[in-house]
Amino acid sequence: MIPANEQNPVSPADLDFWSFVALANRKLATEYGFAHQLATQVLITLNRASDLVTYDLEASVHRPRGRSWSAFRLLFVIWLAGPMEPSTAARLTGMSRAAVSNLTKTLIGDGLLARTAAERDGRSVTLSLTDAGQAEMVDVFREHNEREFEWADALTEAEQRTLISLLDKLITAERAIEVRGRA
Amino acid sequence: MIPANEQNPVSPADLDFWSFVALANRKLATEYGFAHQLATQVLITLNRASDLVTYDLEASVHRPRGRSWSAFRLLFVIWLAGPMEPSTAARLTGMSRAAVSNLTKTLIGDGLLARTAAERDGRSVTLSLTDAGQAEMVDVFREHNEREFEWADALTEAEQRTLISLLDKLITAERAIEVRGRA
DNA sequence: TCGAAATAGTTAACGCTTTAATCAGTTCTT
DNA sequence: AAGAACTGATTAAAGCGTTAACTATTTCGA
Repeated sequence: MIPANEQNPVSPADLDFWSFVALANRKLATEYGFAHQLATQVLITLNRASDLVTYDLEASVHRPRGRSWSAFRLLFVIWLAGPMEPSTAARLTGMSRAAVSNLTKTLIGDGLLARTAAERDGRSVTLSLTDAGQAEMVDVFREHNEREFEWADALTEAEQRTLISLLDKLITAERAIEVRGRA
Repeated sequence: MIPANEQNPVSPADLDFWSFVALANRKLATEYGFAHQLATQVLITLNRASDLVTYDLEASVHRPRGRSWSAFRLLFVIWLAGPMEPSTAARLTGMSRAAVSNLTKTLIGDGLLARTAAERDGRSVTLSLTDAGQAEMVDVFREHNEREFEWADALTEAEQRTLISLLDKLITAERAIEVRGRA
């Protein structure tokens, strides 16, 4: 078989994620002259890593219990931060307010959440966990946390802290551009 | 105003992402005795960072052109790796084959992709960029890459390389568990 | 204090993704 | 060479998320 090289590029069918990234890197630089390949590599890898982990956790822990990834995230913040208004939940989870509203409907139907009128503002409501919701979170998080550990354990504790601080720096930096977030 | 402390916890409405993570950390450890908080912190941060970046790029670069994030990813791999079968595109983008099939339909309708019968296998097809697709990618990637740079520029080049290698290590590690991926 | 503007939540319409089922073509086994 | 098992792509049905419009309430300013 003829070895792949510049003149005989490897067939796309033989590429995996990392060899594709390498190929993309080379072509973006040499054929098109784009300047910021390292940035591309950072964001592509970030995206891929997050997708892999999220899909795995959802598929192995939450779907089997009939729960979606988003439902888990919503219950998670209310579980730990306590009763709150939908807009706060949206901010802490990164969802839109509409998504919270829709999720809330099903979670109330499943008996995990309760919605009560807000104290000070007649427009608003307070979301809180029911006893069943509380119990479910304690139970499901045991499994969730074990699997999180399986993932994170690939890195040393020091590496994990480094990763967190680099991601922190990435998302909290002051920027010339205005970052677009959900309405 | 009474300062927040253990006895007078801050109201959820006042939490931002990082103070929530800190609070979650504390409660998971002290109230519930979960062992792997650092893992939780790594994965929560990874997820949040990826969501922020992806949403921003989609909202500022791709939606205004009438294109979705996924459509961009699909065109991107075909642009750089060349014509390929749908299953290869699914593997490289991390989408399901059904998602590729659906996206392909609209992108062909928009004149950016072409679908031709595969050479060797009568069941398969080959997806390739049209001239218009090629031109659009060169054009849109200019903008995309500039904005990627704005994000990544928060880190030094060394930090970016560290981040990539930590994420690489995270997703390519051998594990006891079997990681769940898309069908 | 009264009307306008702003804000909280929900609803509606639409698009995208997922899993499961289906169709078509290939490969393996005998 | 024929049938069974397999593989690739597509389609169907269902679920979920998004933006935009809408309703109700509150706040601000003349």
